[in-house]
Amino acid sequence: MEIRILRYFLAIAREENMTRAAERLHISQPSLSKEIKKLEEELGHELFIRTNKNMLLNDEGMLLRKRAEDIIAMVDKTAEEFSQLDNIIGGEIRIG
Amino acid sequence: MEIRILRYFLAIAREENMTRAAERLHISQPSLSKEIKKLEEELGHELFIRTNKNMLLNDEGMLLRKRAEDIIAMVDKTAEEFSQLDNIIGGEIRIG
DNA sequence: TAAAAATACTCCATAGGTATTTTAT
DNA sequence: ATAAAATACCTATGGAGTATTTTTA
Repeated sequence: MEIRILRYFLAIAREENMTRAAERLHISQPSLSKEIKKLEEELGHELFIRTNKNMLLNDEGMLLRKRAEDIIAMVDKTAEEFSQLDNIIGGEIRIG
Repeated sequence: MEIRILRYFLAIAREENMTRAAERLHISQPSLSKEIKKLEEELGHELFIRTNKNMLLNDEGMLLRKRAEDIIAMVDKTAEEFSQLDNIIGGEIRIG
């Protein structure tokens, strides 16, 4: 379970459509399809109900969405904390 | 910031020694060295104080250790939740 | 029958390895 | 002097692409 793949998963969950999610992520639809399949195999559960129109989260998918949102939020918050450190050195504001 | 790399980082933080951490992780010392350097570059901060005897977390490293422990705990807990799902189907125990 | 996802390949970026050098006490 | 990290260079796994087939409402 890698952060990159959880972002892929959340993109599909939001778009409810793999093709549109792939566009948003700037990767191809088949690459996204394969990564999601690998995630489902890793977890031992399908995560979506596939139709010819869209992909909807099933119960397991809804559980993962909750967890993935929390995990991604922590990762992004951590990255933001570190980028904020750049602006302050020992309590002083460094300009130029 | 990927889960795999956060596990590498925590291994060094625990061992306080990159060579031993690499052994624990079953990867080579140079590979680990490179991955950690990439992480430090990505975050824009060094994370360790290097000596010829060991690697100790600096202030930024201590911050990341806290965050990484929380993130990894959530990831592992999520994986565990999914593996528990295997054992119960609709409240019934499935055997054979 | 028409969208969307899944397969079947191909390619390349990068994770990881081995050998060696540099560093710091 | 020595134990550890960093660097240089090489290899190979798997992430990602294009073309195509399969699926399902």
